[in-house]
Amino acid sequence: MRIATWNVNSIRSRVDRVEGWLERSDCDVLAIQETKANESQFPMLGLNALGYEVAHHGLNQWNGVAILSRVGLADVEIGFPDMPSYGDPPAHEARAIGATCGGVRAWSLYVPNGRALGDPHLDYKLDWLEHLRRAAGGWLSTDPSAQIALMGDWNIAPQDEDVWDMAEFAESTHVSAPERDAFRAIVEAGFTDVARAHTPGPGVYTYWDYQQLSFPKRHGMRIDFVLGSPALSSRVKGAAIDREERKGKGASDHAPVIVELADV
DNA sequence: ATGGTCGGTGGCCGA
Repeated sequence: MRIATWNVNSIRSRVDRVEGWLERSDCDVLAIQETKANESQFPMLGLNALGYEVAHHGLNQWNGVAILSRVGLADVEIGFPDMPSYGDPPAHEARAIGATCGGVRAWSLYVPNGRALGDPHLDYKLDWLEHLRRAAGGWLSTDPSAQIALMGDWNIAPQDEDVWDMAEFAESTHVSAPERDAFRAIVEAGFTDVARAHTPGPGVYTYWDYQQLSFPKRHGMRIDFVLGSPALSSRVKGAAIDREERKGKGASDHAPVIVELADV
């Protein structure tokens, strides 16, 4: 079984790329983020024709998360318990969707960006992550053998080698101590970054800004992760970051992260 | 040559 996560940066502008990638990559479950579509705008039919069921949560042009699965898709859940909101009215809230696919509890997560040190959006990001930790820790306490994959764009670079130049990030989000602490707390709750051992750095990234020729200059960040529960992590046979998908016209600014699971 | 992008939207903002 093969599962993956990909921030597609608009499903409507990227649907040909996503369908082409699914046809090539033999992926059973794909968590996507930043669909930038509401429910009626989501291009469902082509994905269904490829054999994928889709669960999507999108409100407007901001954010939006979905799970595509060809191994069943049941018990869809929008958000996690006590997921905090931000803004009045909250305009950016389509950030988490969960479903059970082929025995795996798959989550597609779009962690708040945080915007800048000192910005209230960073407080919201940290609060959101704390609530995610509580929820995910609770799921493991309830069922320590649960196969859970927390997949998505975490908007955190947990290690110095996860950005091309730490000096460039001295006054930036994504690398700050509170953000890294929040990520580590979820790891300490029992979840493992399962792709890292199979895609060792430095210089291994999942995101490259569209600006300033970041991709050809290899100015990237590793911010997309699959965090596996113990039972899921023990099934991991391999992982890859599909850097090729970042190339060429019409690419998302993120690359897919793929994790290969042993049969049970 | 010291700048160079996308997306969705609506006449800029977010990443």
